[in-house]
Amino acid sequence: MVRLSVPEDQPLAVQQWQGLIAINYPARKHGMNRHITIAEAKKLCPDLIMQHVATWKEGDEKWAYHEDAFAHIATHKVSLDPYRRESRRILACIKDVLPAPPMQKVEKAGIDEVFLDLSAQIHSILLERYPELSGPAPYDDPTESLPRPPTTALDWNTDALVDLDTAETEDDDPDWDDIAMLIGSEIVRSVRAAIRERLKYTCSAGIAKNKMIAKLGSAHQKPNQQTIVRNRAVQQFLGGFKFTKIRNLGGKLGDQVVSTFGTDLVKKLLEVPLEQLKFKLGDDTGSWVYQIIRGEEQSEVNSRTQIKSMLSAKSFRPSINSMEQAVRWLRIFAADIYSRLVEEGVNENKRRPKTVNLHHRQGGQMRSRQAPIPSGRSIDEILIFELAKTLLGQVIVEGRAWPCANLSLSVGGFEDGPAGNRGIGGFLVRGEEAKVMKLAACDADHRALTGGDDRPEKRRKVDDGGIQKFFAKRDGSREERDEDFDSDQHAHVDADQHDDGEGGSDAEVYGQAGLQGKIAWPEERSTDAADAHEHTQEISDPSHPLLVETYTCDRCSKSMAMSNQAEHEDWHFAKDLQAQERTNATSAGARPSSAPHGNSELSKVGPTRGPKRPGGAGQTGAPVQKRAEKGQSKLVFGR
DNA sequence: TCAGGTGTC
DNA sequence: GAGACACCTGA
Repeated sequence: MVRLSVPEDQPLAVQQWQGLIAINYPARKHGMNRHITIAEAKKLCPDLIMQHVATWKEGDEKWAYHEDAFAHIATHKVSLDPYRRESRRILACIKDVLPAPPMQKVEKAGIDEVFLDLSAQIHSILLERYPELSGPAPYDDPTESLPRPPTTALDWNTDALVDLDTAETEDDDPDWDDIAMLIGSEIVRSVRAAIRERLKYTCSAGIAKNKMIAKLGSAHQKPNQQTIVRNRAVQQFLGGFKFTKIRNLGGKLGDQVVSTFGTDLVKKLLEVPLEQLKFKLGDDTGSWVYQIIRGEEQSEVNSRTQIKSMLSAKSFRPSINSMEQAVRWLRIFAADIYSRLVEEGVNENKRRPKTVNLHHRQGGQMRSRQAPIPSGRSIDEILIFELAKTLLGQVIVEGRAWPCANLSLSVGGFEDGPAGNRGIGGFLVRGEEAKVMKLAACDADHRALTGGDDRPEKRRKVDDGGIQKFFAKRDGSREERDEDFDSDQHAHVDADQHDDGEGGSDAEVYGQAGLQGKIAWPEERSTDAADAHEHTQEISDPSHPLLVETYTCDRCSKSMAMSNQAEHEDWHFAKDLQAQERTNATSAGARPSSAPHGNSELSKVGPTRGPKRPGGAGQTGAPVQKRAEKGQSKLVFGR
């Protein structure tokens, strides 16, 4: 809708071959969902615009919106690039609105979804607004209760507020958890407003104490709305769901639970004792299910916005039957992946994949082969293509290769380029690296201009059968003492473009508004030195410099734990990129493909992983990762 | 690391 | 269903 500038009330759907992959809200009003054919859709709504997704045509240098793409399923391949690009712009916008890392925690949860951990930001706003929380504690006793919140009525603005649990009433005065959620919702509203104003997209959000509830909340009221699930409302909210709607219970595990206990309702499953769950599902999975349906979940918002693998795939209808046909598709895959690698910055040595993977399906049989990408030489489309051909050869010699119903090529194991090796190193090294990067960029540009690789060992073959060298355009506790302040502020933002039945086209922000840990008087920190140390990596408060090796950003002079350096620099990178996009938009001048952006590597120096769960039955690994891993952002009130 | 699989969007 | 992703496990 944004791309085509269609009116907001115009029914529109995105078509992919004979199916519809996204349906906007005006179209949903006509009773459409994703599972209907395009003929049925047109019948339901003659006014419907059905826009086919962009496709790559064999031999073309770039994907495009082809008039009659749906008629060319045999020769075209879908390109989701436009959506990836918009996804990046939206992510950059969100990062722009939020304070700099390490305060900022954003997890890309899908092409149109993010989780935000707003704990740190909410914490600092709380201290600003309620200086009485800064302590010291009465009588110097950190176990003393916090003061009651001064406010008696909170203004929830236009947010959808989930009803409170039965034991609670709206007449009860708000507690600190409520206030944390309120602040979270203010932040989320500003994020959504920025996305709307700058990029024209609506989205919906959920604000709650953890990712699971925030995500459920984000889908609760759509489009273009946000839902707050206060801690006091969690039981009430969750009780009304089928547990198969809960993340990780939508698949086989969920089915297993349904058939084991004969219900798909949270309410019913709540009656099953822990021991029963553990007995029937295994200790780990059983405990996980027990916790999750009670609204308990501690998975972290993983500060991750970069992709880890890249895949180009095609299902063949009808199947293909020869090496020659398959190779033609490998060319397209290689071109697709290479162009995306260029956008990822391979030519600037920013990030680089380590492996190539080929998947092949024949009948019900899936097979795959992978190979390392030779290090130390630059990656180009030919290299990817040649590796892919080798892998295909390996699959074929095993026999039973035809008829082939599906083929996919992917690259993965992304590694940071030289600029990513940011350990103890200072800025001097970076200066050198900057030079190297610049040289690499020049080299890439030179190659682009001269139309080929000028190193003898990598000379382009004379005629490669249609692949053109190209460079893609760069485009809490209540007042009770010592109680857990169990309100990690998480937000989930989701594009208003979901199609799971009721959902419409609007993205989602899962706003986890959570302060996991305790709300307590500042002195508590010193009474728990060992614990504090354990969490030093998480502490964003610069008042803890002695506990951890610090890094001071040379661009904004902000100090932080060394472990947060990489992420912080990424944030600057995102800012730069955005600024550059703005200037690109205003001055229409063409630009070389490799404008320097300064440093930006994502070396994962995140919190140390918790202990791995011991072996266990090969259950869907899902709950494993969900299991509480210590190292949560423990926020201690104070200073 | 490799091959296979699950879950989700 | 199709095209992506992330993450897990056993060998």
